[in-house]
Amino acid sequence: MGRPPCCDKVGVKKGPWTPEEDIILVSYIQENGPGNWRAVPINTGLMRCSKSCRLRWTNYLRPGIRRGNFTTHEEGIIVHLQSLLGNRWAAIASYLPQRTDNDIKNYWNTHLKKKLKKQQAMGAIFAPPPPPPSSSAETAANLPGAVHLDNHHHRRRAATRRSPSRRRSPCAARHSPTSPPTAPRRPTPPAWTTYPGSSTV
DNA sequence: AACCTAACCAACCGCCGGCGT
DNA sequence: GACGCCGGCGGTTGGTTAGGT
Repeated sequence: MGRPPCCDKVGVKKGPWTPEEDIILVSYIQENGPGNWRAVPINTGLMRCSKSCRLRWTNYLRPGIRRGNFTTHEEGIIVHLQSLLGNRWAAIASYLPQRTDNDIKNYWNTHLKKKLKKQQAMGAIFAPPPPPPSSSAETAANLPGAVHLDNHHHRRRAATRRSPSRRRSPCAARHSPTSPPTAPRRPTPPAWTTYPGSSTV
């Protein structure tokens, strides 16, 4: 429908977030709470689009997030839920409150997919998958932190695939030349992610 | 020591549904 | 009822790092 982009692409900064930006974002959300993302870049002066702010918050800055080192238990849950729900990462993430959908998605794509492939290749000789529950949906609902899988979140995206030729436009080079090239890949989550009142992880 | 390749992961993009007007 | 905006989701990219040769 020719909808305009979520944000004016001109003057919007892209690429990795700097610690300074993180601080600004976190302190704003501490004061105002998450939500109304549109207002965030306006009120904070961050040269980021609202989506970018939300993503940064939910995937990285949000308190209570655990990163890396998925336990075998978590792996099991993810594998099981993926078989039940498919690639509904947000739904899967709702069963693992300490993990983000992005993290789970990445972990699935980089680790679990291969692992399962390998296991399948080995046949059923070793360790068959965890004993199947009586009812898949039931099990999912019984998992800790389960969120009801109402249709609300069952988005129909099957027919929405982009054309396979989609390519990032040249101007969309993510890492702006001004970004510090030596920025650590996985900077330690800043101390400010621990909030008064929020249990430390 | 230098180069090459594979793996990892943060972040971007486009689309959809819900909600307000 | 129609339209437009916003938030959220899933797929994908590409820079960085680690491991191998």
